[in-house]
Amino acid sequence: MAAVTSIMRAQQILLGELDALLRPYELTFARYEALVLLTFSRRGALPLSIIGERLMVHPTSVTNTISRLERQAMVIRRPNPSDGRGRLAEITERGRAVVERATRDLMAAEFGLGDYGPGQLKEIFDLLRTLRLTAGDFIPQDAADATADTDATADTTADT
Amino acid sequence: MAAVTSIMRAQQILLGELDALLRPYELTFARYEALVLLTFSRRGALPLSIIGERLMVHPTSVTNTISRLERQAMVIRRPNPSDGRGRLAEITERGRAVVERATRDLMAAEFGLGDYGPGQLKEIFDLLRTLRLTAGDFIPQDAADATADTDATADTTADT
DNA sequence: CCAATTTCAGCACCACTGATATGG
DNA sequence: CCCATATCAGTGGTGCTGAAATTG
Repeated sequence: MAAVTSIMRAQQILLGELDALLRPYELTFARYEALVLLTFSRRGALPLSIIGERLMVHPTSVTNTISRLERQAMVIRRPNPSDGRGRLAEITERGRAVVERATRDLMAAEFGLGDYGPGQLKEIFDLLRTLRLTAGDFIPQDAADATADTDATADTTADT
Repeated sequence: MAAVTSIMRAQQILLGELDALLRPYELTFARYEALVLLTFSRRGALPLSIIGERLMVHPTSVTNTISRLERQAMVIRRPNPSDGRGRLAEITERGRAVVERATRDLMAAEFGLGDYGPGQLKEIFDLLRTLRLTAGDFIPQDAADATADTDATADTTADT
């Protein structure tokens, strides 16, 4: 039960800090995540269904998130050329500029986890990985290497 | 960043499971926590301000939570005899009965963390403790011992 | 007069259900 | 015809701000 409370509170604290950092850019963490996902996609555009799948959010929540981003001119909606039923959310130049600046801020703040070293961050990731896998999460292989402020050249030596 | 995502998702997964388990009792995890806190208090009653302090929630959120619980006849509001400004939230018999049954369910479900051993749960708690302390959390000393389904007689052997 | 406690109105946001239009 | 995609309307919930009443 203490572990449950820890996770709950840790998320609440982190989300609060991240949302505060993102407020100047008029972004929430949910919208920021969507923008980052689009940034990392090859064409800067993805079907809404894929966004929901990767971010593990409800279809209607994706619609809502993208609608807000569209109102902010950070994404635009386009018909999906390869599927007439769907639509693509495409990041705009403004969206790219904002997410770039926001990411700089988050990295400077070490994503609110500045008290931890790389080894501890990996411990957290590895410990929670089991829970996420059980829940059916998609976890990219290189996720554990992507640290905020250190280059992740050593991936075989990272152990405790 | 991967650690941040891990914590976010872990919380989302846990909260979903817990809320699903609590739904039959018409409780959310936030309301459940408030009831448990009242159960553990000596008189079964606490000022709203104390509840907010312990649960780390905004004063208006406490008002909201207690109002919902009151509508469900699980708590009642009473004037605070030792402070005319404040009020006490007192758990009712119905509240005690419900929280008892709900707790049994949660323990049977191992609080959604059934894949973890006591040592791993303690690792999670200890790792996240730093973050919480930095944020000014109140963390009881015996929190790490209170495991769900196992008696925590062995606390020195917990390692991997 | 100032501070603490609680409440209320209101807003932003998230998660979901159920229904619907459109197209594979 | 069934299924997938996306949207919309609506509900329940959380978390906040700002203002107010009451009392220490």
